[in-house]
Amino acid sequence: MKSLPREFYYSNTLQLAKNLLGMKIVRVSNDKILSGIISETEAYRASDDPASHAYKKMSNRNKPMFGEVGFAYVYFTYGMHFCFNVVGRSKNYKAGAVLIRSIIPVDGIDQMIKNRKINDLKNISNGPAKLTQALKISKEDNGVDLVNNSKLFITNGVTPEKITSSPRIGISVATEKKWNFKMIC
DNA sequence: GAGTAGATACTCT
DNA sequence: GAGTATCTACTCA
Repeated sequence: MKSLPREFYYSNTLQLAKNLLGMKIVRVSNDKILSGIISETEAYRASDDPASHAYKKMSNRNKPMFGEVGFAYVYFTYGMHFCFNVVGRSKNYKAGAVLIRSIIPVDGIDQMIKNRKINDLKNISNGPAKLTQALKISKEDNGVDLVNNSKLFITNGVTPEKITSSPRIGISVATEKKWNFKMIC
């Protein structure tokens, strides 16, 4: 199992959001492997995207979005939830990241059920905050490199049969941009 | 199955 | 001090 090369993330953020569909997130926790296929993503860009954290200027929080591609951007929201993003953009952009909204559990499902403290397999990782819980991703993982990393990385998974796009969820601006991508397999 | 309220703590103004 | 890229549990049907 090999993590995707850095070049993979040097891509238009919208294209990257689609390319990430079907890829596999691998998390190693306590010598146990947790993994899942990415089934839903959202693209967030820089000054051309009012819904993005990087729309205004760099701050301590959104710093990873401006940094090297292939790094993780984990942020905290609603007082109790983390969301997991992958930094990626073409070279002429200042910032950009892809929010992972949903994964399909593959390995370590037992462990994920323990992490989530629920028994319903369908609800184990079908939301941004759910998958971070299931994979034990927290602010500790903010700014880590996903390319040179044996504990948290992304690798090849399946090829999506079909990709659909729709407006992003839970935002109040730039809703005309259909930058939410779902995989149908 | 669909819709609503409440919890919660971090970040920026 | 206000807003937040959400989830769960509860209600009603």
